[in-house]
Amino acid sequence: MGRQPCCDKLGVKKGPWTAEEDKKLINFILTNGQCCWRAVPKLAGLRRCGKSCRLRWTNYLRPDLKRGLLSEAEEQLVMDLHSRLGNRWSKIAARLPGRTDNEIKNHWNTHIKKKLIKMGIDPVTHEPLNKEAKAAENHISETDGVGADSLEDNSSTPTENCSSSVGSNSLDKFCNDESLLSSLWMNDEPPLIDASWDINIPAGGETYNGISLPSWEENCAWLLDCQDFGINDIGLDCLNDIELNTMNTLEMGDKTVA
DNA sequence: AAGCTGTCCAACCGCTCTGCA
DNA sequence: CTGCAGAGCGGTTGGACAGCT
Repeated sequence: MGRQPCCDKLGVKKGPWTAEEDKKLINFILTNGQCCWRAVPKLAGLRRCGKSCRLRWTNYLRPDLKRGLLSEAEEQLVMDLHSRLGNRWSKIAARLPGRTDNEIKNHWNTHIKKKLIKMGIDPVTHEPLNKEAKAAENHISETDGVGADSLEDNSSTPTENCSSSVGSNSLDKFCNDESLLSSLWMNDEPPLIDASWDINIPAGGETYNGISLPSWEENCAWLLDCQDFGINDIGLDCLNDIELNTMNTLEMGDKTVA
């Protein structure tokens, strides 16, 4: 089809981001907000394609990101959501505060998948593996017409697999938590997780469906890294002394814990 | 110490979706 | 309705690192 490349390949840098590039991107977005990504590299003085900038921001630089391994509760949530949504990582991520689709996808492929296989559960169908082997023969003639699109409809996803056929595994307890699930599926919209970027998270942290949300200070821990290249340089004058002191305190606290 | 192997994760690629003229 | 541009998504890759022999 002769599709145009997303960006001019000439002069566009690829590979790992440098601190300097991060600084430019953070500075630009904090100053101007997220606008048209295609224009960002030019305006921010970056030799990157807009796509790359968006990815870097959403997966790594966003201040509302939680870093580190997924907790047990988050893992369980991912398993359940995956059983319902399949590989719709962005939809899954939307229900996990501070997590990105990329992060969840990576975690799924490296940890959860293996865990499920070890538990004797097919990570794709969430069916028990031995049962799956039997069912496979029967399904071969039926799978036509059961495309991935049908997953969009929750009623036809392997949702039921979670609460019925995988009854004895560790998902069961989670899947039977009706209050949790009902709150997850009350409406089709993700539960205000994206809105956390609007800095409405109360100080001191909170819990969301049993998963602890990072406090704004925690979310801002990443900003401490910015001190490496001078916090004022990247347009963070908006952070007052109190907030900076809080972050310093938290940092010290983290060090003592670690 | 050196080489090999496996794991992890940031980043890229290409396709699809969405909004607009 | 159609075509285009931009944004978003999911699959995949490749380099860094850790653990083992």
